Amino acid sequence: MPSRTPASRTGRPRSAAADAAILAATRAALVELGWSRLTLGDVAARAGVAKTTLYRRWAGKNELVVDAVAELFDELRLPDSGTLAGDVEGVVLQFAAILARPEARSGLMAVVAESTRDDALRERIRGSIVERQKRLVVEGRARAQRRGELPPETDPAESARTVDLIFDMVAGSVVHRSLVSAEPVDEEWVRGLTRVLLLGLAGVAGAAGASEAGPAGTGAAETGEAKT
Amino acid sequence: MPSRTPASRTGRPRSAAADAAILAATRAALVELGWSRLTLGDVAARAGVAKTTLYRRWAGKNELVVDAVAELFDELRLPDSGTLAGDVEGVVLQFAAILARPEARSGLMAVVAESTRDDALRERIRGSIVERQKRLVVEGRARAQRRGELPPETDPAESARTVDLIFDMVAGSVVHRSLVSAEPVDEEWVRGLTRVLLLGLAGVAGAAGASEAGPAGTGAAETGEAKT
Amino acid sequence: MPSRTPASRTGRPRSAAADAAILAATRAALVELGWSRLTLGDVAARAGVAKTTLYRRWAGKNELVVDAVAELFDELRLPDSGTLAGDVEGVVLQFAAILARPEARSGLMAVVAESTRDDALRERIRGSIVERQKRLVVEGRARAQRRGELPPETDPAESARTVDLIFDMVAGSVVHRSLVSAEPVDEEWVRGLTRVLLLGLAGVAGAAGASEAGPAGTGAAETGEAKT
Amino acid sequence: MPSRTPASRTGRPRSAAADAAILAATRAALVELGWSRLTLGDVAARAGVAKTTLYRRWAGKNELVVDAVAELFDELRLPDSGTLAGDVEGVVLQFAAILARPEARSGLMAVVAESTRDDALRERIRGSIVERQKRLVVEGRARAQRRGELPPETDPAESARTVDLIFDMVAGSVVHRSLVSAEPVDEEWVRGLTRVLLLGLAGVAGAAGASEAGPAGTGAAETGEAKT
DNA sequence: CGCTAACCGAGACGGTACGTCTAGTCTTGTC
DNA sequence: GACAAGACTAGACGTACCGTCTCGGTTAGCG
Repeated sequence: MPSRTPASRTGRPRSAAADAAILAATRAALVELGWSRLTLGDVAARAGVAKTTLYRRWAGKNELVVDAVAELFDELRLPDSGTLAGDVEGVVLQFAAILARPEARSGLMAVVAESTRDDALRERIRGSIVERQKRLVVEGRARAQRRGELPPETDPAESARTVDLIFDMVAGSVVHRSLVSAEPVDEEWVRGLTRVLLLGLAGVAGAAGASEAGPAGTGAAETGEAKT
Repeated sequence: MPSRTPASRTGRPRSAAADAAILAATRAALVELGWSRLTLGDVAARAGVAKTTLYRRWAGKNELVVDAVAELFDELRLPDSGTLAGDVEGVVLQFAAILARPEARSGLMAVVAESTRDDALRERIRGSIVERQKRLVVEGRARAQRRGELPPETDPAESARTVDLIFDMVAGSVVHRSLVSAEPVDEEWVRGLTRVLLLGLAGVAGAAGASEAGPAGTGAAETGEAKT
Repeated sequence: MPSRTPASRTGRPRSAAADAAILAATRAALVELGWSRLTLGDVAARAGVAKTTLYRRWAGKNELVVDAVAELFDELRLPDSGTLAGDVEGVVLQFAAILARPEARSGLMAVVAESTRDDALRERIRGSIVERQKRLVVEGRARAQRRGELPPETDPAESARTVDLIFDMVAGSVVHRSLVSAEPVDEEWVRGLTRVLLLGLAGVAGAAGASEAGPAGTGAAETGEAKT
Repeated sequence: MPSRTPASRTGRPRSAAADAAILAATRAALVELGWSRLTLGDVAARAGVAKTTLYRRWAGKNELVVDAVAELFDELRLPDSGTLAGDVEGVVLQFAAILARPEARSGLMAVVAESTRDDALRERIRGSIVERQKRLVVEGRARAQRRGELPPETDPAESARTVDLIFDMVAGSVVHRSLVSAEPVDEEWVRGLTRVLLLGLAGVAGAAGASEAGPAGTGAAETGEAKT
């Protein structure tokens, strides 16, 4: 996962244990100090590792924090509640729970902020965090389609656009509620978000279907009812 | 706007011109250097002002940047396109245009990140930026109600919750699209966002009305049709 | 005495006390640690001063040590023993006493070594130490001339060459005996050195005088006898 | 010549070529970088040798540099010019030529400086460099005695003292002239040095003879005249 | 109109962290 | 077991800013 990897054949190999210790130490430092007061010297000391070892593997604070935070989001699991709404609500609550942890709160926004001026960093974030978690949207939709809650895909490009839109809306809304508005992401709020989102998507699907094939109002109504 | 104001009566008054120069210099520095490389010493030099003058008025970098960025969002105006969807699309595009400016990109996420560990800073952000722009949602809804696109409010608490939800969804989605996904917030995407949002809200209003009081399906249908 | 002197008019003036504290701390560190283990961070800590203050005034370790050591040699005084040989022996013993102090031993040779690759440093050493102490040779000779132990100067260029030669011979011999041979510079050794030196110079003066102008053998003989 | 030699019987024998390569690489590094910027890692890389190989043979930078520099002084040869003065002048010029080479300039004073705080290092320097070259003084005196320029030795202790004094005076003067005063050690200066030195010694010998055996002024005069 | 309090610029101050470098040791696999 | 390669701990390096302070000097407004 570290960024600097000449990966030579000879010489002493890099300690695998050091990597884990460093990322754990980074998260611990994020909890205690937050991003801006976190220093690489401190992380090295916590991990019981020399600063040089750290710089040998990561280019700097940003890259290190991305990796440390990315691991947190790999805990996300798509629950199987039996309905699309339940699945969405479940995964949103998990997401909110991660965002409530200080190591994620402090680090995530900070690296996003830095990424506005560092293309390589933005790509690292996209690769390690964003694209990695879109699996949840894709899998959730596929499951709903198997259940018959959603119609099968027809246009692949449109399908990808929709995944992106849903991801931006869900992730963006939860992040904004949690970090900017600083209001609790509780079950009630999640239910409200999910309802608007699924009703809206059903309406769009219905309208699209209508403009293409037939009576859409019905489809939208049915979908709406299924979720309520 | 500065934070430190003993506001004495006697003595030489603070230079009013310095404030504007400092905020402008801050934005210029954000453009050139980004948040993390911006230093107060540099801002002071750009503004032709001593560092002490700066510290006399702001507690630190975060507070200064909040003020500098907040001014940007005061440019937002609710357009009067004749339909709710048009108004929403218009304001979202303006918002995206501001987020595309480097002084906003660099600064906004950074202070949000800092605010996760600094309650006073978060309140400052909410007061200077977030709550200040909720006016757009409130005014937009009122206008839509006058047009008959939306039913009048009944429950004030529910009304406030809805404003918050919409604001989190709109702001969050646009920020995520623009800064995290790093994809363009163009007219097509905005149209998609707006459609999901308004259809979803119409569905909720319809369902809520139906389950509570009476014939709301009409309103929902009308709104849905208005956007299509 | 520090090397970096922008010497501006405005702003907070430099602390005069800091200079003395830093030079004293440097000598203390030389005593305890020697030159190679002396660090500027340690000196700063000893002096109760920030590292930056130190770097603001001296370009580096070498310049600092030159200044710290140079002060030691300003203690040298030309004794007035009544004879040239006595004066020479007295000042050589003082010189040896300074070279016996660890702050001088450690520092002096080290900066000379560094100066072999740094012309500015060599000039600093010459200005602060070498040329500064040539006063002893000049004054000693003048005094001997007033006593009639030495003939008055005729050729100024030759006179300067002789001062340089004597200085190189005296300083070089004592340094070599003390630091390289690591043998004691005691009265017996100093007497031997002085005798060779003064007899040699008398011989040269005698030969030169004889071959150039006139009855100089007398002067040489007198000088030789005065010392025996 | 290396210092660490357990000299075991079994296992792969040490590469003999490595030693020479390392010492040559050390001198090359001294020329390019000087003592303070010379690093053992760099020496190892230049010699095409691993750092461990280097540490296996020398305790550290100081010991390595002493060995590398000592080899330079083994080039010194006592010329046979027919007179004592000529021999002295010849060897002093050779000595000065070595001191003019950057690998000697940089290294010699530095290890002397270090030796002021490291007895083992000082002994290493004395054994490898100082005592080793006293052969020149001893041999030169013997040759002069065979020629009749100098009287034979009577007191062995006094004889040793005189060798040491001459060595300190010659080596010290030349080093001081060359490295501290940074003036050229040219033929003119060497002639001046030699004249003072030999006249002085002759005077001392004469005086000593006088106090022991008879009229010394004569001896001094004769010796002085012989050299002029 | 002069006092005086607070302002202003400049820049030195004690600190902290940076990212790099070197010393010397340790761990591989090869010869 | 010596060797090349290179990762390891430890800690100094010189730089850049931090936020505070000390200057000398300016500028209102009150008395």
